[in-house]
Amino acid sequence: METAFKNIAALIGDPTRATILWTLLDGKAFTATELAIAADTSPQNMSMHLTKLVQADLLSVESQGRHRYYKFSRKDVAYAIEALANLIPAARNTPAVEQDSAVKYCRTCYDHLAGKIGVAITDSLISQEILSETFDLTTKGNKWFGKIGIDVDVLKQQRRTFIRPCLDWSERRHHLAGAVGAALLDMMLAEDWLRRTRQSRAIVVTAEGEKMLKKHFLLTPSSVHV
Amino acid sequence: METAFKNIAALIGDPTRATILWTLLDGKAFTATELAIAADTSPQNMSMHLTKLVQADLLSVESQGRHRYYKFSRKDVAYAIEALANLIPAARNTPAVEQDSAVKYCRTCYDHLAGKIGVAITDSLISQEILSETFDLTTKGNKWFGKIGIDVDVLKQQRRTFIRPCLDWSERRHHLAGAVGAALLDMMLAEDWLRRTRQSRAIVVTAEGEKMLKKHFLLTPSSVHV
DNA sequence: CAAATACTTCAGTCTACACTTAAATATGGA
DNA sequence: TCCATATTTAAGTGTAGACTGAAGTATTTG
Repeated sequence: METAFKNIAALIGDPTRATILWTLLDGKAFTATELAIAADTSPQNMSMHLTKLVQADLLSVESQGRHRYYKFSRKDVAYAIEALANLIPAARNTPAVEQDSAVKYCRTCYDHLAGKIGVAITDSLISQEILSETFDLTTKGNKWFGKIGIDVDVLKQQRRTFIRPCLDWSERRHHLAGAVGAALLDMMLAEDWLRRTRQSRAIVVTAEGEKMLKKHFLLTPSSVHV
Repeated sequence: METAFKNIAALIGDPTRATILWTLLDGKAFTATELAIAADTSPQNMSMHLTKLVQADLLSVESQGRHRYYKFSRKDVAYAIEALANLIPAARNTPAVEQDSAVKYCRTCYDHLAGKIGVAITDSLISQEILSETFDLTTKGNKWFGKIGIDVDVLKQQRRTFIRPCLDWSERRHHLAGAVGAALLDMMLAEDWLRRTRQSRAIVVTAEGEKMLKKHFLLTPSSVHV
């Protein structure tokens, strides 16, 4: 079993493969070519790496015409990558000028909203007593989610974890994950409060989104630094 | 940030370093020489690897005389390694003769009891309604822990997570972790129900332990296969 | 149907970095 | 004080496996 562990570790340890996994944290499926561009390598090389990851059952492929879409084969993989990302050493001496990209402030973490905005929204949910300190949904919270169009009873039926806290690697604070976290992100994207950007995990807030974030979560633009 | 992730991944990806981390999952501190033996390499080489892991703040060292004790620098590291271990492909076709070592049945996972016995104990706690299905301690459970000599109120004061479920890589089932899980293991070792083995993560059940496991968790030797 | 795109396969090459040999430093014990 | 043990440091070597170039297989498009 120790050998199996070494194999998994070696698989994740290669820089190119690490980049693949990092990119896929987005939660979307990517084609081989997209991943080759993201990892700045040749298609042949990417193909070789993807084959290895699929063989180890870390990724799964789905063919659609001449494209092959790669994604995590199971949630556990995303969780493990998240756990690794949490080991990134905390920013040492914050530079005078904030150099971090938008990703730090607003990005997705597998299938839910992370980054500064994810943490801010989660804080707001707790202070509004929609969530308890222990990440349980309150009676008040049940009603609140219904009002914004998310049927929590349906989410409870799902096999996946209903609510779980996810520790963010940049903010080092918990934010909302699980079925509820994913549903919240889906809603925000569907309602066009947020929009995905093309090649990155960054998310942008629309004008409408800014209004709605203020209304529902009492967030001002400055409080999320977008 | 992506670069930082690659660095972490590369650090964990080397077979020798993976073995170090795997060994340390035990929760104990090891000397450089012990780790060199465990990883089947030279002391010089081990020294080089340990230096890298300490520099990346994955491990911390404590000097005691001419020995240097290495352990995880923070809990997050152990959690990440656990998450990785969960990616080990599930046993495909179980061989006719069970080849797995005792480790599979009874071992520690960072600082709490995992393996078949860890899962069995957790199941028992839930069926006895000491824990709820959602891993919350019940009123009944509060009393129960007091009776076996564990003061849960003291544990609640600790900064670490009070109770958390940990997914076991061999059993693929949740078992008890967090402060309560660690306290339970400590108690069992202190009362000599269980004993650590010399060079491995395996744990053996003493004669006394067998009696007590039966008494408190309704576990028969066959139900834990020890 | 030919041409373009998406992706894979199979050789051969090349280099990062784990490992070795050798020697130095520090602590403990007789 | 001298020797054994624990560990680190330094310099040189060897190789696993990532990458490249060339060619092959699907699929779509015009």
